[in-house]
Amino acid sequence: MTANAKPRPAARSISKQHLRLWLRLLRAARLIESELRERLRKEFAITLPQFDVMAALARKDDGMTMTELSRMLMVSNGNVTGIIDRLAAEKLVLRQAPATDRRSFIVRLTPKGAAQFAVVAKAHEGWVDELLADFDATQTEDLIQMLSALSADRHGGTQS
Amino acid sequence: MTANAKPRPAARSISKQHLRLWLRLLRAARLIESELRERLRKEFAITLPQFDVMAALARKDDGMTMTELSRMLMVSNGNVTGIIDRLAAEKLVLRQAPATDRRSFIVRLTPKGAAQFAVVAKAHEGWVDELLADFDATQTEDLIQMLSALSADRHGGTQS
DNA sequence: CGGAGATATTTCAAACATAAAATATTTATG
DNA sequence: CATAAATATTTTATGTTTGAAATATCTCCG
Repeated sequence: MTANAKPRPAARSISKQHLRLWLRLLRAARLIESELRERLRKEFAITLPQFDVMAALARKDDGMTMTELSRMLMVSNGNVTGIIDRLAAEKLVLRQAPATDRRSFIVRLTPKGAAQFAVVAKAHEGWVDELLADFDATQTEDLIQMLSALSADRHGGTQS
Repeated sequence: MTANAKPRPAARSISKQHLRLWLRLLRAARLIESELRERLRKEFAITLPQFDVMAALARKDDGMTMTELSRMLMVSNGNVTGIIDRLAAEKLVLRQAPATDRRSFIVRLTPKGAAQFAVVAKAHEGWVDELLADFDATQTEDLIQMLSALSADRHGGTQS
């Protein structure tokens, strides 16, 4: 130990900074999420999880299995069951039994579901554009790049 | 309309870019949140919302009312009731009736709660530091700055 | 073929979350 | 003082959400 063995601010600081960043990130995400949730409910009488599922299905014409959905949306397996149940009750999605694997279902949007999603998605995109209006193209691209680094390298990780 | 009236890519692009940014942001937040949730549960048998409440209370020696808590954590009023109920059942927080206003409660950490939080918070900070290790001090500061812009200007907004 | 382990989904209990209604208390106004 | 409006919290109903256990099916190895 030297005379100036005072704990170096830099060493402590990065961890505190990371903590602040996490709190900002969480706050930003919650802010946007709750705003979107409220608008979806008021304007289209649909819940955010239901919208998320429909958005995932809209990108895949061949449909997705329950497990694929749960992984893409990062929600638990059991959770997807209930959301699909409710969407299916409204005839917005349907479950198809693939011939090859009787354990799984292929979930698809119905024509009604696809049509409804197209309308909602358009409004949704507008809302997001409005909520993120502070960011110009450059900033947006920068943020996307930085955040990608985060979501990327976790794939071989500690996920359960 | 001119001859080259092709829809300008730039105009469409910014809205799509914003959408991509939002999806990245949400994905990053969910990734970190679920990782922290799992570790809190496994290592300390505490839920993330309970930790969030304790973290808020730990910053305020004078305690907070239910409404202050619900606003700070951006969760509904009724939600806080249940979380506090469970924390109080474990003697981690207590409700005090202020003399001045019998409608409200002051919620505080108990000594037991404060002691337990100190331990958990230390681990929590380490986890966040680890999960955000990809970001150096400069990047972290940049991200904080950019995300602050977002959370800031929404205060007079459409919040319910 | 037969069974062990892996995979896909559902079911279950507990906790979280929201929005709206109900209750209790305070404050403002006449 | 009386009462209407505002504020703080809880209650209620509904809908996620998770993690674990249960069920069904598939795959692989002997």
